Amino acid sequence: MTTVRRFMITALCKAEAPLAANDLLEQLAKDKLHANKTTVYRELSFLEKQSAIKSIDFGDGTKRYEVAGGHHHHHLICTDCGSVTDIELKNDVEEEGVRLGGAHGFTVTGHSLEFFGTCKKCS
Amino acid sequence: MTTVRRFMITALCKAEAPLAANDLLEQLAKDKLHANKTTVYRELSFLEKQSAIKSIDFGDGTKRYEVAGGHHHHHLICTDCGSVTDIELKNDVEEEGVRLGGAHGFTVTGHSLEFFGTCKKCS
DNA sequence: TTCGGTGCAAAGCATTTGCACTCCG
DNA sequence: CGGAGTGCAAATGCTTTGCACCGAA
Repeated sequence: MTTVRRFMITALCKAEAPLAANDLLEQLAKDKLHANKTTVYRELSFLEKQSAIKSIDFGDGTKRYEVAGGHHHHHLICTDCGSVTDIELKNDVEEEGVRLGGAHGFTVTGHSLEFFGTCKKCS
Repeated sequence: MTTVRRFMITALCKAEAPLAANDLLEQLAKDKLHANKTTVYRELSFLEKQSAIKSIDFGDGTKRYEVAGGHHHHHLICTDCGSVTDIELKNDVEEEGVRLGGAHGFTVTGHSLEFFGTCKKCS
């Protein structure tokens, strides 16, 4: 457990929304830890491989990350201001995917589900 | 309606899986239409703005497109070979998003839902 | 002539890679 | 020593932009 790694995990834990590599870089800089972007990218892929974090795609060409292990949830993403709100669905989406996939001989190992729209402030 | 636009729409209609800009370029080339990639990108964003097509994100940093207007469906994406299978969920995911979003003052206008896993051939 | 569609080259941005250095067991 | 962690610069890949041209209304 190196300094950069510890700070990155801390930042990801404290974050209210998933963080991009750049967000992390800035966050670390605020904590007086001027890491290199290469290091951040490498740590991110390392941590993802360890399943310590998971990546989320908002469809804007930038990967974001949040700590794994919390309750499985999804996001309300404001297409105006980019704010993110966590929500928890009652329906087990993955369960239905597994079932439908099975009918095609497909083994579902994960899914991504994000909602887009306009948040309270922006509407 | 220009030649490139018509060919692009045709290609997207015939495609079994969502196409990336590059796929379209190659497809057009097969049809002896050597368009410029800039043109393809511009057409794609134009068509998306007109809601003739919609973009889908497989989380690999490349946007893919399919014709809009068909039944609303989702995808089984093989993380091994990249093959794509369409599936239709019984649960109305968007409906639940709209309801949950509403509780936060959030207006849901769309969602993305993709399943990842291993297809029949690759497993 | 005007404007949409087009092509080409260059820029932009997120991410990855090559290589060298350092630190520590 | 030897390997993990790091930094820097350059490369990569997808996408966008700037600018010029061309052809139809």
